[in-house]
Amino acid sequence: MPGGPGTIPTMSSPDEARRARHGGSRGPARVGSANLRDVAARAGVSPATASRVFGGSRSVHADTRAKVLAAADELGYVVNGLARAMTGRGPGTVAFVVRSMIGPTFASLAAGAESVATANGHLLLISTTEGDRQRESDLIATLREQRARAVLYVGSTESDPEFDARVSGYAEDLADVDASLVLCGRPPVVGAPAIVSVDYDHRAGVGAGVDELVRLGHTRIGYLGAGRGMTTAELRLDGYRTAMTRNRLPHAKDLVRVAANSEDAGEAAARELLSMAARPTAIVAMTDNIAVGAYRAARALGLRIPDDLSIVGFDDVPFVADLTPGLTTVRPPFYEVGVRAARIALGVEPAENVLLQPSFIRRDSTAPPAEM
Amino acid sequence: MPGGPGTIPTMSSPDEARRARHGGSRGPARVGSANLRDVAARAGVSPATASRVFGGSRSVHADTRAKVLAAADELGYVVNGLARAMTGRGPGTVAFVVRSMIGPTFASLAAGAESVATANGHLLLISTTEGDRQRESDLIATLREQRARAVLYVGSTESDPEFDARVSGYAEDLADVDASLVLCGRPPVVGAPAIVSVDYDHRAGVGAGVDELVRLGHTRIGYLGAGRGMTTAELRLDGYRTAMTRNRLPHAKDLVRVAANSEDAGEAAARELLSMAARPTAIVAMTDNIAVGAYRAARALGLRIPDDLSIVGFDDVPFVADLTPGLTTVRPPFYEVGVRAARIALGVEPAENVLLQPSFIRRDSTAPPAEM
DNA sequence: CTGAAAGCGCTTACAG
DNA sequence: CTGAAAGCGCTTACAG
Repeated sequence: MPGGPGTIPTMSSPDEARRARHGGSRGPARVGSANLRDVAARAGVSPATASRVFGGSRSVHADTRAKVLAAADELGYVVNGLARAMTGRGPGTVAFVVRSMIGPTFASLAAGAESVATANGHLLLISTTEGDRQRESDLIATLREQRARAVLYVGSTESDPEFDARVSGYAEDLADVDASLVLCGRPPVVGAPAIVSVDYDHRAGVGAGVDELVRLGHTRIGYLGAGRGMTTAELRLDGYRTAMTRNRLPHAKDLVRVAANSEDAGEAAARELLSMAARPTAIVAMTDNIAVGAYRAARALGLRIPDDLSIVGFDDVPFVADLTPGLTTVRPPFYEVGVRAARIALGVEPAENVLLQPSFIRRDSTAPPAEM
Repeated sequence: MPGGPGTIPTMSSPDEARRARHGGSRGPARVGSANLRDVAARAGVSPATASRVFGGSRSVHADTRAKVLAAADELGYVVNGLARAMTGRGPGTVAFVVRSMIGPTFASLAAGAESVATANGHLLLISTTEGDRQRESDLIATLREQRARAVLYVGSTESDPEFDARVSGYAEDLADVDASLVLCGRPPVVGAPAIVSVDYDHRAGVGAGVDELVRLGHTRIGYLGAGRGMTTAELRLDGYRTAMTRNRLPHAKDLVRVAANSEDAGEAAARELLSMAARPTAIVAMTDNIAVGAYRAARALGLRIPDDLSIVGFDDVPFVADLTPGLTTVRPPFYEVGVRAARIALGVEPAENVLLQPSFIRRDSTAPPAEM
């Protein structure tokens, strides 16, 4: 059997000649560069038949199949998924577009999305935008060209008409190439109800925190969080306001302090809030980051948690359970958001908006106010 | 201008007829389904010329270019990156293969890798193996077929000959299709020195912790961590042993307790360690997770940190700075590991093993022993 | 600067 | 079950 395994390849075989043409003079012919035609030739069958053994639906005679497989093995053949994809076969990709990978949201959400992508034979592409519009639109363009099957647009985003128009444009562009766009971790876009959103209930999460504090007897409850501009910030602040109103509690402007999502910003804002004449006895923070900032401020001001000050966070980031005291917070169903979003994007599940409920995690940073 | 923008498409145009052939009867012809030939036809040029305006290197007359661009715009043309990739152009992908996305390592490493992938015009693919061999090898096979340019094999892995053989096989298989494999966050594979590893110095990291404790006056220093089987566990344990020996300190077997990487396991192991007759005055933990378990055990046993017990962690996960007391720990350069690995995988940087140094983060969980 | 032709590697009706 | 042919959509020498 000329050219079989173990024999030294010679230039006399057509396969080798072909490979030499491609590979130039970099030593022995590369194994992986054989194509379907090479395999077919070596097995003595047509490319069509060879193709059928690697993925064709119709049946191939067992002997033929064996010959082809043997030839493929000898040649180190690896089917070219790129070529295959051109005819609509092969794994498609689902893309995960996110502002940044750092943060509590990302890993769980991505893990959820990946699990369904994999289960459906797709690969997961992850790209960050860093909030850069140009980069974002370049990315969408690339994803269109690569014929991604679905794109998950993840996380809090700007809450303004410009954004809505932009994302609507993405959805249309993507639809042109039969790709779907689903929002996850942010609410539906006003004016583009056709774009599905898989989100969790930010408002209800914050509301649960307020309700718990009210139940404990607090009446002066402050809020720390970012202001307008991003969906998450607005929804959570709105959750606070709505809950305060529902509980017939005052929420004067000075009870709400703006803090970006970081420990330092949280600490600074908490210091202000706690320096008020009639300081609040409890704080609801937009995020655990900010809540931890509030812990620092309380410590700096000699306030004990929860005796002098109750604090509620949001996100249930790892380790906040081990703070002293353990942080009472709200846990969003990140993994589940990723799962549902991917399922919808892939058409496994009907394309309807989903609003998942977070869980309220009661720990030791909340207690009745000292005055009681 | 027949068929121009704004006019209703009719079946009389060849483009439309063609599209109807494809799209069947689902309403108006889809915009994105035009191909290069359609664009060329509409612009009155050859496909070759049209191709040149979208990516060809050679110059095209401005007027011609404008005509082609206009036609493309009218037809909603989106170049097919899959077809383009077949001829070697278009963005390649770099794949990130990891056991799980959950954990401190993942996000930063991925972010680092993504930044260089993007900078080099590549897309980042992320897949988890969940430690499943079958899934892992299926994944490598898929990546070969998709002609990934590089794969980053991330994180701690089994430290046995079977693994080494397996990963060597992957490297060879990948090399067949001109893809590189680089290990990151784990040491080189014995017996396969050609596979590049980008890692950080686990041993030195743990050693720094031990040295600090010795400097503070501790002599009975315990260690909590997983045992044999995974590279990270072995390296960190070895770092402890080496440092103890270097400092001429005893490290009898009972000072080393096995704990899986979780808070619960850490707590259980710490309880054992602290129940010894001559209990250690300090603990070095393989990870922050385990260190936090030790915090719990200390609290449960009424031991004050750092007065009665010093603790050093590893990983510098978010929020351990805000524990009470703040955790002294070791910070690995995760982002940098991702960056360097991707650079090497993409050939931007020479293919040599890299061993980055972690930083020692001194906080408040370490102090001289009470006995002093 | 532009076009005709061949090619990239695979798949899929259409005939046998 | 198998093959010849046409096709997927793009690119690239090779000529002009």
